[in-house]
Amino acid sequence: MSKIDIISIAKALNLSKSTVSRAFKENSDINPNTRSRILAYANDLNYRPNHYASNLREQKSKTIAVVVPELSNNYFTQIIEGAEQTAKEAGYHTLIFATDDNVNKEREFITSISNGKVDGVLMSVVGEREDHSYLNNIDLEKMPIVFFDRVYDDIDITKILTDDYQSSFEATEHLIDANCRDIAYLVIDKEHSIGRERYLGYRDALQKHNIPVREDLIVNCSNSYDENFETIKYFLKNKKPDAVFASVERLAFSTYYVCSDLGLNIPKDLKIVAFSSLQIAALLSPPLSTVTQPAEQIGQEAARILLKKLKNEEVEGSKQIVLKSKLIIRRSSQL
Amino acid sequence: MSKIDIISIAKALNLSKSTVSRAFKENSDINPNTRSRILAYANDLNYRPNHYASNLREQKSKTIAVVVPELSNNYFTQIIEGAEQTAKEAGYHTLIFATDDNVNKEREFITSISNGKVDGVLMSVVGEREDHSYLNNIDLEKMPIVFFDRVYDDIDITKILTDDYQSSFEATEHLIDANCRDIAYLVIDKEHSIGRERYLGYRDALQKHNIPVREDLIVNCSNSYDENFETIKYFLKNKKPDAVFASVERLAFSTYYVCSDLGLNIPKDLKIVAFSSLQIAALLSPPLSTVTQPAEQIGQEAARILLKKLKNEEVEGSKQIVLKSKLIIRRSSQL
DNA sequence: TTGTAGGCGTTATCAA
DNA sequence: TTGATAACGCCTACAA
Repeated sequence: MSKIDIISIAKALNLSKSTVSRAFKENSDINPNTRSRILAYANDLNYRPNHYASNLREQKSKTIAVVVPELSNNYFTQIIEGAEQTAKEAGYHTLIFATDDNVNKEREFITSISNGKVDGVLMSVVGEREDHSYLNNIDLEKMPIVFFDRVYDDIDITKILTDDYQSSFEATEHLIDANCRDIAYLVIDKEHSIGRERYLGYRDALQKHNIPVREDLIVNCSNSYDENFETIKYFLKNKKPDAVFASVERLAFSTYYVCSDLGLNIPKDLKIVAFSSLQIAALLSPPLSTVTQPAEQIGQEAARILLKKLKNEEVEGSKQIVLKSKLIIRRSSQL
Repeated sequence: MSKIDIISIAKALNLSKSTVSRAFKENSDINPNTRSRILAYANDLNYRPNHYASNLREQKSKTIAVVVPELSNNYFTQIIEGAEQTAKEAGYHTLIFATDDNVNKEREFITSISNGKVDGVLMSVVGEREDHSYLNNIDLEKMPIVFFDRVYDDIDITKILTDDYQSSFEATEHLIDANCRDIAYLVIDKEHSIGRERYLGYRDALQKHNIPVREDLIVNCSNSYDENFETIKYFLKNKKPDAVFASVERLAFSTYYVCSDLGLNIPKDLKIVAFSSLQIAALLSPPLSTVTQPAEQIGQEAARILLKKLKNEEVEGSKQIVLKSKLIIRRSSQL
């Protein structure tokens, strides 16, 4: 299969390469007959324009990147799905990158793609307490970024969020209504981003009902499954809370395992509500009450905004878009 | 921020652009001092070589594509995770594409990237009964493809598979051991690829134990959740099988929902085993017995093979690599 | 070790 | 409507 490009096509058809090139562009001055001749011939040869040549010439790649802390998480996957779908419809390809919760990988990736590899980026960041000053060196005009879910508050970039405060407040209030008073809050990082917002909702709900906010009921977890299991086990044995509000899905799963280990009955001995996008939460034993974020929609919305920026359209409204989560009450939190 | 490229750097440092270019290559004849001068300066400016220029020049993109039927499926996500990880380690980026079980999208995507967009492809295909002759027009020397899981048997391409026949055989035998005789087989397409292999294992296990293989216990499902729910409900009510072997995870979930709807007790009234990569299968009610494929490993292995091909290294062994699945028995299939 | 120069495959400008 | 030509930014003979 000899190399085939616009030049060889031009030769074969007795045209110039400019004409051939024009045949592949939507609105260009070209005789419809010439165009169809070219397209027919090119099609026979299965020719496609070379991406790299076009990208180099046009200074754009028709590709966006989606950066997430981890891939093995339904929530992020659904977001990617939404983003990929929206991007696809607009003719964009999607590059995926998992930072593995490591800010160095995040920086390295963003920097490495910052010279034209992608036209724009959707990102859920590693963590605000990390040094993320590298972002100041990125030319955001050239490669716009849109944050979603986990964001750097101090960076002035459009953010797609969910109403974490409000839904945490409601979830906590729901547990209070279920007669819980010693409600634990399981979190990875209560000082920043989502961990913080969700904490505030939890705290304010307690305060509204005159329940003291006890530091010893805030459980700081990690990203290690084994560690969390031990942490939570130790905690449940010692503090004997009557409810657990998990700010992140996987902490709820760990809690389920610990309860099974300790012989605790959910919801009799311990009620649970968790942020979770698990589609089969209803099939768990017992069915898990969840605050479910509109994951796919987050992905779509983030992609939509990014694509607008790429088209240099004004992005409507504020730099912060807040989508609503849903509190779905199932047996794990019922009386 | 004015444009910055090797030329501007060269000027600033009183060097030629070739020297600057060399500074970014691993093994090139360049004075270490010159190199570090250049790198330091470039780093200050946050310069990265332009991907598209290098790619065009070098005719490679350091990017692979992963093509899957759907993204909202733990199994594929884990595979992607494995592939992305392996690719990342080798300095490759990962492009994701979901075909939405539509062979036209599959063809369109593969064709569109076939001229240099990516160096190679990992793909789990839409379905063998679809017309996939487009692959004959792809230059597999230029852009190698590795299949995984769902493959086109008639295309001569390296395939990463799991021991579907064997594990289906075992799963079925396990149900027989649990005193089941009317074992249903839930499948999307029993004629092809994985659906077929799994069917054969199921069939042969029955035959080995002198249990007749009944066509009316083979349930053909679709990709629509609602349809499957009705199909399975109708089936369970009419045929009253004592066990279900689901060749695909989501069919097991549907079965769970149907049982709950019909008031059937699992495993008392109906035992279930399913192909599933759900990490929290143990938390379901009841815990689901699974045939679990080594998803992440599939992704890693597929990427590893592809990367070898890209380096023009000989790929060892056969064109078919078979990984082992694990039968994990939980309560859903116990006496 | 460094510099010169040509070309990777396109697209855009300008002229015909 | 079509053709000639000059970029896009980089890499690599080859020469110095």
